[in-house]
Amino acid sequence: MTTRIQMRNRARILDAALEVFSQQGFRGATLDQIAAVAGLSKPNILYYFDSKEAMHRALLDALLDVWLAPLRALNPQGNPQQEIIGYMRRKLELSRDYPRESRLFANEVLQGAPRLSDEISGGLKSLVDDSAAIFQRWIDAGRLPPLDPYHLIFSIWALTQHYADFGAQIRLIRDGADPLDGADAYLEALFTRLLAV
Amino acid sequence: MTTRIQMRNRARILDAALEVFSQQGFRGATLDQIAAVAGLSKPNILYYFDSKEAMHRALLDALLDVWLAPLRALNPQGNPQQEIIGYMRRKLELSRDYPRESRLFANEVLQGAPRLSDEISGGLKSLVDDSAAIFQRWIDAGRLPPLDPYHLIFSIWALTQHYADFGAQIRLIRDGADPLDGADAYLEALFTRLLAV
DNA sequence: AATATTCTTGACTGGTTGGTCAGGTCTGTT
DNA sequence: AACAGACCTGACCAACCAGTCAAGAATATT
Repeated sequence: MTTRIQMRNRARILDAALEVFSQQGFRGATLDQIAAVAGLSKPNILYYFDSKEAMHRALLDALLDVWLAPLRALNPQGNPQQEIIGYMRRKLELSRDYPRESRLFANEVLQGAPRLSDEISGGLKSLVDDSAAIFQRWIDAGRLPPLDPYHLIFSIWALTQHYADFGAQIRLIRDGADPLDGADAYLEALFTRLLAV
Repeated sequence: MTTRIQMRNRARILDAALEVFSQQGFRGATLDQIAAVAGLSKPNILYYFDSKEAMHRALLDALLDVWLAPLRALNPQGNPQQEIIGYMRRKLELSRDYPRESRLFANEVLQGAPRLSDEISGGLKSLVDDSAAIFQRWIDAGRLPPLDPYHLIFSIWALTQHYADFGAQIRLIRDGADPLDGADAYLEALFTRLLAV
């Protein structure tokens, strides 16, 4: 049985853990920090999660679903330009709405993806392979310029996630403004030019 | 006086520290790890650097010069397309030749750039402002399409650094191949299309 | 060869970390 | 009200952490 208190506290803990892990990385984060942010005692957060590792695991599992959703929504029957720009927009929305998740993922990959290698070389890889095949068919049909499909996907990731992962840098350069100011319009212009046949 | 032994050991320590910091972040790295990678004892590496902090500081200081060099080389009198693509190429070379430095920087910015905010809002910002002004003049002269100069710079950073910072992910998706395989050609095609008037 | 200097280390310290545990408190049910 | 189960905590522990130190080993200078 899951009680109301369990629901509330588990959510609080995961939110606090996300806050701390995404900023400090796994090794850099401490249970004391997480407990403080969650407003609970350290033994109490360990009552809800077996270990620091378990909290991290729970966050990564929840993250992957959200992360892969935009790529899944790609429609092979649609218009190539609209589909790819739509994908880019959905990824950019993730950077806007879930910057902490983006940084958690970035932290993990920066460290060599030790806890994500199975998921990446499994589910993510096959999803990327499928999408690359769709792009290739569009290219073969002359509906897209002859751009390497894998690099095209990587460039969408790079351009959109950059606004979340390097937001601190952009904010410092742009006098504290929201990093995503003007990003929509710029990226739309970029991909419109890039994908024109 | 700096002796030969000092030169050799300082270099060894900084190389080891770069290896560990770039993978684990500042808090996640330990002096024992750094000492082990350097092949020296922990008290010995502390004989050459006052503290863990000092090693990190030394790395960041050395990094910034290398990091800003490509942007400094921009020539306002040159051909816009060639200049920007040249800048992109130099940044991509940094990702190829100094991936650990790229990840060190990424780790730092991910954590909110606590030890780099002065350098970013100082030297880097003014360099970016100057470059953006050059781009804007090119745009006003009709020699570049009307793209936001700041976002243009950010997109160069995003696209090139991605290959170093997210290299682990790319390697997993591309069956262990060098992440930078084909990146040159792809990015050249991308920027050629993007910057055409 | 003798001396001064630089280099290196084992053993240590005070503080932090992830995690445990016994016992107390709160909450829902009868 | 009384009981069971869920919830919470102070005190604790062993492992790990950055950094110190005294003394020995290696090197350079005379």
